[in-house]
Amino acid sequence: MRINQAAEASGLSADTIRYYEKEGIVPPIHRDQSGHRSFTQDNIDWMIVLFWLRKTGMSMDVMSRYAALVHAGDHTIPERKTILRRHGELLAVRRAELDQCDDLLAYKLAAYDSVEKGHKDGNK
Amino acid sequence: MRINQAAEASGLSADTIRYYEKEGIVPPIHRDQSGHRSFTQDNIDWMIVLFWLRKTGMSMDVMSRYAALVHAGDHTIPERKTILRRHGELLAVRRAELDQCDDLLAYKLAAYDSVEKGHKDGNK
DNA sequence: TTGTTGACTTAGAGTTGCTCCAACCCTGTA
DNA sequence: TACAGGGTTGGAGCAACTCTAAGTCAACAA
Repeated sequence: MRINQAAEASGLSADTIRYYEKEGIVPPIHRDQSGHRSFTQDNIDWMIVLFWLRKTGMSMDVMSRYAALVHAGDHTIPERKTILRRHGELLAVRRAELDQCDDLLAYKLAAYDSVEKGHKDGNK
Repeated sequence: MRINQAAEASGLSADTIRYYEKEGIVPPIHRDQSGHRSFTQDNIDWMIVLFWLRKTGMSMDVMSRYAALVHAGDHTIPERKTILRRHGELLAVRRAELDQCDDLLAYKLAAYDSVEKGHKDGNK
């Protein structure tokens, strides 16, 4: 599979895939006879994981660490689990932030409605 | 109120406040006789709004537009409402992403558990 | 065979949204 | 009077992309 299809399949952009490979977060991808990257299903599966971790706010640093652990073998599974569980906690924090912002939006929209209805005390 | 207290009160950092003022997202803040910024409660309230919008992924561009509309007066309320409602839709998308990632984490953690219990087919 | 299209390659510059730093200025207390 | 503890500015640095330029290669049309 070539880079544009891999991008399509993983959610990452082709540029981002090249960048991640350079950074070592994606392993070195096999090249075909003309020098083009050729992705395996395993490569795609890994990039899908990276896509979701990154999209939900895991830093490159932590992803690098996680990638190194995956590369190092099964004995690193306990630390990998710690990383994933910690990321789960981050997701909970993010969800709480979204809820807070929802409340704020509701409040502002209601205030705008009341200004539109002619009350003079809607906030900015 | 001086900049560090304003930072504390709004959630933004002092650096970010100065940056937002330079960008025009925060209005020019009144200075005291020694040249230090002196924030009003209105300034703080506005920065709290910016804090939550930015934290949940509104771009600087959209925040600038929103700030300009607020500055322009009540007749811009319909467009302001559109911006806020659109941001609400973004929050829903973000929430769905968090859910997806939660599912992925659960799947990976279960796979790691099964590798640890000696099954050889846990995924990477 | 030659020409063109289109997908790929690399190195490197540009972008967003901060974050940090150096060098400096006030003000209040010891 | 010294100095600690705020604040000021301009500008450099940073994370994580994103885009551009210049070039390569395979395939297909004329």
